[in-house]
Amino acid sequence: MPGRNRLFDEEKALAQAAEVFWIKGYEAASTEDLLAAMDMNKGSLYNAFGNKRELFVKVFDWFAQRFIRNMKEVFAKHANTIDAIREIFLHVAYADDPMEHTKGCFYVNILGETTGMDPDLEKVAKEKLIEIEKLFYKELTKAWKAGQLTSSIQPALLAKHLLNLWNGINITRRLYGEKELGKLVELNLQLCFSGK
Amino acid sequence: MPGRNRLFDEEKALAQAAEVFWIKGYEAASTEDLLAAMDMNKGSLYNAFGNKRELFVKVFDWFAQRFIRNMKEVFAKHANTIDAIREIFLHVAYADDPMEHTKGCFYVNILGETTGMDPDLEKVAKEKLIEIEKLFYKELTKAWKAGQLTSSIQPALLAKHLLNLWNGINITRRLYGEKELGKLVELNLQLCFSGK
DNA sequence: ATTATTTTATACCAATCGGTCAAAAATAAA
DNA sequence: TTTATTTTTGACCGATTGGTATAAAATAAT
Repeated sequence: MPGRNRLFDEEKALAQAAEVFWIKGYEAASTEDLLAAMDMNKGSLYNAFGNKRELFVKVFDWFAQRFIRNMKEVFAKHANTIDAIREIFLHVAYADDPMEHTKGCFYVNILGETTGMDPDLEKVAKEKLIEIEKLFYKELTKAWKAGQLTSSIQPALLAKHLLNLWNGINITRRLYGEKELGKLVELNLQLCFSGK
Repeated sequence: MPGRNRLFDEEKALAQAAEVFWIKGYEAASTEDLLAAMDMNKGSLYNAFGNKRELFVKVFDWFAQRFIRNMKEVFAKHANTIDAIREIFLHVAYADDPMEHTKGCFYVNILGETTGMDPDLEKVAKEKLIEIEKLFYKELTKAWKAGQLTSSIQPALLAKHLLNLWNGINITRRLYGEKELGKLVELNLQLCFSGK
């Protein structure tokens, strides 16, 4: 019954495609760009993934799955929720690779590109960002109940504030150096978590 | 010597083009889109503005001139600097037209689109945003010297924080309703200006 | 009215876009 | 080994992209 085996590794292909979409955006990423990065031919790509849009959604979901898993691991690693939040934001300020400052947040980029132009992709990007807020909310509530939260701000509002900080810092990282970004993060942490 | 008079009004043409670039972005705004919005023919546009890129730069500079002038007027209007800052950010939260939430900040949009892809336009967008920071800094310093600033944060850092808030809220406005955006703004003002 | 100059209008251009198609190559069940 | 099925490959497609060319229309100085 079955035919020829696939020459490409789906996981690697998705990772390479994610890189292209992340840097160039959805529309600006041409099929040629994707083909080159994924090391595939046009026919193979369309046979395996349908079309550019379906590929993007698959790539975006794959990326989001890894992203949220990594974020959860940071929370799991720290006994103190505030320490986890600090690590998450300082990791934006002081990136592993300077290119990450150029790339920004994949979610934010796609939301910016598609809002008002492509309702379906806009909705997908929104959902991913709200997922971050929900994770913040869950962890903040946990810390609140444990009496661990040194903040007078309600968890629901604080979670939104942190997502807003996430959005902001992922734009601002294209303007300032790492030291200045670090100061902005520390300021926000101090303002949120030092008072009572 | 001179020939035919222009049928179009340059100011109006720039305003219409700005609207297209603002909503669609630089690359996604096609010449056909621009032509339709500006109510011109292709030959006229290229004769008057050179090419798409030159048009964009002219549009962007024209927009920035109006933008910074409006912002300065808000500061001039208020005796208290914090009141001016409140008006500026609440005007983002509660927009005159709901479409403004979709459009976001023209500067932020272009910075996001061009970073790492189009160094020249990236630089232009960066400069416009830094101009906002500089205006915040100037006004905060003025308020500081007047003993008017109820904040323990240094003006230089506070100005960066406000630009970061600007960047963030102009993304976040695509996620939340006006009431929630208003709460985020008030929280930030309280955190920045209520303590000592 | 002629003339030099400018703008307008539209047909046209090569390049690139996302996507299709058919043939060749590879595979495992029969 | 034959056969049914799948993947790979690259030529090809119409549509759209930013930009150009040319001629008509309009203008003010001569």
